[in-house]
Amino acid sequence: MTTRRPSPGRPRHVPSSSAVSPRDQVLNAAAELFVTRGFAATSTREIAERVGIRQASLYYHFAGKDEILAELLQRSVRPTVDKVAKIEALVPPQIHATALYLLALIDIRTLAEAPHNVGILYGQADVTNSEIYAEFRDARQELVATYGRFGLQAASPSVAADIDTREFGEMLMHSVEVVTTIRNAGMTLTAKSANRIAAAALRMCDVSKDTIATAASTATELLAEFHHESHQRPAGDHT
Amino acid sequence: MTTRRPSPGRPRHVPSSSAVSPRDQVLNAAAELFVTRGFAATSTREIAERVGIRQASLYYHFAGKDEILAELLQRSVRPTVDKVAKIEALVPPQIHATALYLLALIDIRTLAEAPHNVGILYGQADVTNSEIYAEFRDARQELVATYGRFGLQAASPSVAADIDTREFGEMLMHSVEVVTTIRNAGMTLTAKSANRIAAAALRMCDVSKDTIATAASTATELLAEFHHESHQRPAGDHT
DNA sequence: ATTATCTATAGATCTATAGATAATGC
DNA sequence: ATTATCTATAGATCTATAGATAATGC
Repeated sequence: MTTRRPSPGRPRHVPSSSAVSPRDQVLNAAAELFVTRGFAATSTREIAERVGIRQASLYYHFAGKDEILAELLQRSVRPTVDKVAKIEALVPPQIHATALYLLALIDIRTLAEAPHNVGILYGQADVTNSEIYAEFRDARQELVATYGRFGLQAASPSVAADIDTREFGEMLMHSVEVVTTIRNAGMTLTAKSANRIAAAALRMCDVSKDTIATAASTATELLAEFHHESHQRPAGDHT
Repeated sequence: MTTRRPSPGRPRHVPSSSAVSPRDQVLNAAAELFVTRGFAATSTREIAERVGIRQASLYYHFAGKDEILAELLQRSVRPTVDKVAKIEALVPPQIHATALYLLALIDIRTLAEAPHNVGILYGQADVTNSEIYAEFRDARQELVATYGRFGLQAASPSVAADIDTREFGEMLMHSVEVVTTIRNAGMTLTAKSANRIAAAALRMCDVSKDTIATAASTATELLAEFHHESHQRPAGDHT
């Protein structure tokens, strides 16, 4: 069934049975290992072994281990960041609660559906420091700012009066990232669960029960507009 | 001024200028390195260097790197877990909101005041798996259960009806652990900020504004009862 | 000619053990 | 005698580079 189309390059010592590009095979193998064992604890040899190539062959696709992680991180935030403008365009400007709910749902889904729970890598100390991940950190900061902005606008006056965008953004985004913990604990993440998390974020803003209900149903409708395609799409796939 | 009292054992190649036990010196140095560089990325040599002893001398105090991390993790949750019974004794049984607020404040303070932001190590993948950290994971699970229990009892009927203890516990505890992110981002954690985080946790339970205000002032009073002593106390210090 | 792999390996680690040694304590 | 260190090192990694090789594509 997996009759491989012949391809250029010296054959692998273990023939590939996968249709995805070698680069993505590496990314997938690395993601699983980084998530289960940790970045520093994963050797390039282990990654290569999973892919079915020799350790040195990795360096044809990536300049180093760092670069593999950098790309994985990018792929886990970029989709959500890219959708922020569309959210703002779709949601009527007064209804900030809906915007926040929708943002949360999209973020939750991206984190939940990513192969191998890449979200837990955010906390890895390695990531916080090295220059290589600056682009990822910038994207994440943008997301924090968006959460903060949406949250402050949706919040009741008494809540909004007391806190700045940055701190509130961190609080909201962090509370959404609980998906990662839940996934890691082996609990299944249902759609209901995703909605509970999003609703909890709105309650943090002191949004009323009724407004939350409205936001939930509107956001769920709008969610269909966000085809989940941009995520983990192999480079060069223009289908 | 730091005239060292003579002590048994061969002298260090760099004489210690610290009064704390060698074991705690190792723990402190390791904590800083684990937090800034990551566990796997930190070598025993680096730890020893900071302490001012040779790499091999670490093994007189700890059986291995793992054991150092295990103890650091323990020290970061044990204080809070140990206080749960006292919280339940001090807070009148009907006032669950206050109990949750107090739990959150204590947890936040423990995470905020620990030297070197050890909380970020919770997410490190290494920790999730290895058997050595089982004791830590158990303690943390107990804390999750407590958050869930306090939260469910404090929650409005409509919120409580919809979610189970475990998931709610993860959500509440995770939202409190934002301290870790805030600390890591270099933002200072003020007492006001701690209260904002605790209040947000109560809002997640749909607790009314008035009840939150009462819980906040009662919990702040009660907080004085919890001398922060058990944390990072050097072993054998019975002062 | 180009592409994607392979083999071989240098050089730099890193952890943990064995056994010596220099203090204090009795 | 006990304690807390030291020196030396075995053995096991691990990353990245150099250069060869086996396919396809033209």
